Amino acid sequence: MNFYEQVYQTVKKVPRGKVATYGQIAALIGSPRSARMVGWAMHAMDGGKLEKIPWQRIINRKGHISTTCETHPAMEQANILQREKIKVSLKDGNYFVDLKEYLWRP
DNA sequence: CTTATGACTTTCA
DNA sequence: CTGAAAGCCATAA
Repeated sequence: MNFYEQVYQTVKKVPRGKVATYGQIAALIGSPRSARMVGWAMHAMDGGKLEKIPWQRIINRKGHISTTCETHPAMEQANILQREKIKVSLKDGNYFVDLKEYLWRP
């Protein structure tokens, strides 16, 4: 199983209505310093996986949606999160999630 | 093998 | 929590 697969498997463990940070996912697969790779894996994800993996629940440490993916912009991600009963706040053109309330704690 | 790069994190303030 | 600077790591070329 390559690095990406580990990331995907871990991301799929995030329960609905909760969010996780990149560092958290990285730590769960045994590489606490590979947070960037998690994001890289998301960006490199094939179209098919996008529908099977809850990538929208993965955000950065501040609870900020830092996606640069143009096909799935922050607006789209925020929409999905709100659909899962997760509060998303819009601040200065960027979306934020309340980590204190929605961060996944395994 | 060496560089470059990036959906990030930690540290200091 | 926010902002700026430095650091890590896997992948691609």
